[in-house]
Amino acid sequence: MPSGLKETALETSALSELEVESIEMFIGFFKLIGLQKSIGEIYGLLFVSPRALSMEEIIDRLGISLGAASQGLKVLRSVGAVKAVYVPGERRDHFAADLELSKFATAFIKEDLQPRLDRALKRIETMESLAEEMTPMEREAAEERLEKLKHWLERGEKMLPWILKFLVH
Amino acid sequence: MPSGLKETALETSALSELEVESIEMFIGFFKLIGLQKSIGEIYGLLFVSPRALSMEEIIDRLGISLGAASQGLKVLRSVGAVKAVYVPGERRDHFAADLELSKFATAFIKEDLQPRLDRALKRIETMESLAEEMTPMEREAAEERLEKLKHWLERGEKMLPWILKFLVH
DNA sequence: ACTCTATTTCATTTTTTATTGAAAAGGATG
DNA sequence: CATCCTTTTCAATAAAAAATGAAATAGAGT
Repeated sequence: MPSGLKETALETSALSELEVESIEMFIGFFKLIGLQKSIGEIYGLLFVSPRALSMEEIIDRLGISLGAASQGLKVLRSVGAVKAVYVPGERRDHFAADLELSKFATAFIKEDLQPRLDRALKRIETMESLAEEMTPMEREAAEERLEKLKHWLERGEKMLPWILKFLVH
Repeated sequence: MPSGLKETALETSALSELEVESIEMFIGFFKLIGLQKSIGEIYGLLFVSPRALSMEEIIDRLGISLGAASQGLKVLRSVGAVKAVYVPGERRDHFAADLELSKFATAFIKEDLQPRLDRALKRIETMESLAEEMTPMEREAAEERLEKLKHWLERGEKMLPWILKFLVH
């Protein structure tokens, strides 16, 4: 069998040790920021791949479904972790890992953390006004707590831009 | 639904608006660091409670199961977010939220993030040695990537202690 | 030590989340 | 514009995670 260009058969070529290590590592990182296993697998594979891979190759090597591959790549592109690469003479899209790893963290901070802190701070205002209708004793206790929480959230908000800068260089 | 099938000591009193706000907020925060809804509920309730609550009260007010309450409180105590409080004349344990909110974040960083970064850095060493067996071209590509990742992880490792200090004050 | 009540544990059930794959849509090529 | 190959979508299914509650355990009070 010539190791030729068009190989449509589902010949699942085993993953190398290097690939397995990379995949396992990225599955872990991605889970941490709430992304599923299949997304970690795709990125892990692309990260150590010396060339861009087509979706079919990704499906074949990882043994994941068409849907998972398509959706996973969509997410990865949306956060800038993977880019589509033009390969001359190839009809299919090919995908390569973007090595600017800080992008995930940046996307996570901007899209998850920052908005969550904003919402929490709004919520605290609501809670402060709700606390006004309590008995003086309860009210004081509630206000002390809300104050502490607010202080802490504000501290977090101040920190995020700093972290972003640090990550980007 | 038949009413009054079961008569227990405490009636299910509805949650106040303040309590609902607090609970929703903490459910969100806790999910973020990988803790389940029931844990967020418990902490959210205790956070705005002017006095320590018994496990039965927590179960009753939140409508969660015995098991969830027991396990949730265990986790919350283990990360220092909740403490058992002695209430004179009461046989049951009573629980109060620890207001040092930085504790969660600290626990999360020390128990999840830090070890994860350490493991990843070890893994990269493994990967670097695996890369040595590749063809020169592939090897160079892999090494470039591993170098970048390593650099990024080291940057993260340097940052964590700083964040910890910032959180604690 | 015995009885009760409180708490923990854990096998089962429920709920939530991720994956699959067939069908639909998109798009290049002749 | 018809065909063929690729990619996306999404309802169904599978897998994973969380909650339940009965039984086991712990422990206080008598």
